[in-house]
Amino acid sequence: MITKKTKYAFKALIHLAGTPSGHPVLIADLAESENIPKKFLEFILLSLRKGGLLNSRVGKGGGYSLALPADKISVGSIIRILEGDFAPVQCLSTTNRTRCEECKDEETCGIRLTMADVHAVLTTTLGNLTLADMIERSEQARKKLRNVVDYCI
Amino acid sequence: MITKKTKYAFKALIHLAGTPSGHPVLIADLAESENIPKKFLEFILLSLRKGGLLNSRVGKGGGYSLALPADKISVGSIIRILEGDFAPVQCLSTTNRTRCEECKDEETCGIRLTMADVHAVLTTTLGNLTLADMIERSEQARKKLRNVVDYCI
DNA sequence: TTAACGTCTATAAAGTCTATAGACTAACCC
DNA sequence: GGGTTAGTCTATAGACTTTATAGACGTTAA
Repeated sequence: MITKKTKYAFKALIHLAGTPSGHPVLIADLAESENIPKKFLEFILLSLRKGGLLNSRVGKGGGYSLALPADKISVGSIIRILEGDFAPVQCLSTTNRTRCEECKDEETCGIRLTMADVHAVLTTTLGNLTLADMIERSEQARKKLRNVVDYCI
Repeated sequence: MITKKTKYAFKALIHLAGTPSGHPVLIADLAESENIPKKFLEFILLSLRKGGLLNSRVGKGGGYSLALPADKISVGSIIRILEGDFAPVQCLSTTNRTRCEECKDEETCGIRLTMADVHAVLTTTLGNLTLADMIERSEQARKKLRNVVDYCI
């Protein structure tokens, strides 16, 4: 289950993707329009910037904007920045890899060997989905709904 | 990331799968041989029993045993019993489905629409992997290691 | 009827997630 | 260069979840 922090990040990124580039968005504006606690959002945006997904400009006329086009920002990279990783078990993590404390033999651990499959599938799926997909799917759903409404009228 | 509770469950189930059927295993023995806090394990085994994966017998000569053959126990069902679900977002949960608090429009939510893919992939993967797979992979890894060792000698 | 064994409720300890406060630094504009 | 705008950073508090323990109770076999 992804955390609220990550969901806030998705919302913020989707919002930023929808604003013309070169027009940085203020934390305060983003917080208000997406209903995210401002101070919490500050921290989230900072993480995303450090992760290379956002650019920021300090001072008047400053704010945040995407560092990459939306179709180059994978859902996986967003999750990795905010949750650290999405490995099902610690010993499979690519970023924080450590032993699973109490796993006697990592090499023959059935849990690990099985979860490796899950991890691989997740990595592929989350790596292929992008911010642009998120936006596109949302728009298509909106369009579909509108058509249904039109049809009803 | 699966919790310790679920990992303990995997270990316990693997252990139970390795004992001849009709021979119930004591919580205390299981706790000791798998290095799991006994009282915590009690609760885990109880959950697994209520989830239909284990049989138990109370009283002298009692204990726990698998309620199904190992190849009929999916990894997904184990996780579902202990973690409630593996949906990436609340609104996609099959067991505890509720709105995502603050999601204005579920039907056009890009996060939900995208995560639905992830959920589907996870459901398939975790549904196809079984306790028997876990055991088999562990054994194969052990065999492989032994061969390498033999070869070295 | 007694010893073996699982069941259940309550609760404590530790860790993580969510949120907030406030001081600080950088950039812009006059 | 001084005021204003805006992001940066550190610390910390509250709520919730995970992990673990204690103890009383119910059930079964011999």
